Amino acid sequence: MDMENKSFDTESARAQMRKSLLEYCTLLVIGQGEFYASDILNELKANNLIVVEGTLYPMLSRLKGSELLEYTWKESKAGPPRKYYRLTERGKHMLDQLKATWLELTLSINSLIKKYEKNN
Amino acid sequence: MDMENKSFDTESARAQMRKSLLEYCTLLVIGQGEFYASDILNELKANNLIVVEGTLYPMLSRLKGSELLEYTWKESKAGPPRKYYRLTERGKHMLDQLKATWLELTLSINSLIKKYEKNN
DNA sequence: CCCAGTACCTTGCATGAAAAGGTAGTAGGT
DNA sequence: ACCTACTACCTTTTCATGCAAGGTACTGGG
Repeated sequence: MDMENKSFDTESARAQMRKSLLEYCTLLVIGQGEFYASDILNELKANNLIVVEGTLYPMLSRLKGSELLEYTWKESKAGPPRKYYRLTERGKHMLDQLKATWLELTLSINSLIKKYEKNN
Repeated sequence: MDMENKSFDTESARAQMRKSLLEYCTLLVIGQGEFYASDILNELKANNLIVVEGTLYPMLSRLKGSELLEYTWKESKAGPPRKYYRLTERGKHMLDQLKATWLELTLSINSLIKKYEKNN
């Protein structure tokens, strides 16, 4: 293609918009029960959130290090054992906080969108 | 305080959630007309989006470099001249794209929130 | 003629997303 | 017994970017 060849192209902008919400979404997914990395990856992708292994594993380690997640090793029927993650109490608390922030953020941005549309 | 002394504390998580939406919000603000840096800073702060000069100036340069913004120098009554920014056609197009992405993202996350609440 | 106020910008650091590469367990074929 | 394919976990390296701090320059008032 000939357009969108600048550094700030549509796709990278779309991707970037989703970036910092990844931690929140990961906690939301895990909050539904017990999941291992591939499950989480699939759930996020099913929700149009692009993630790759190289992003997810360090993130899970970070969240575990902050005591928001814990895991249990479980045998697999086909392949190596898996780490099944779930939320800690601390993680549930954080999720509540993040939800509140998300709602505020949604209000702010929707209000900006309305203002913008009035002027166009 | 005694709690929240881990690396992943509530405030930094809240701040981080807002981070990657800054470019979008900046475009939304400028889309309303012509603004210079302090205007933009105030508008964003009024909408609960924390920004500082050291973030905004490089971002404006980046957006201008990607031809999403353009500016005009205007005299000020009290102080040095100001750069008044406005959207280019390309910028308006990008804003439409970002709005679509934002709406999709909102749907995805709200659906995840509902799923989470069913399980808790 | 200095100083306070405003406006623009740069430098340096820390964080974190992503690509690529690495280790190891299991299963199935020969 | 060995090789290959598949799956799962993790690390290393690179790059982008948010932010604190510091720097330059124009204006007007005392």
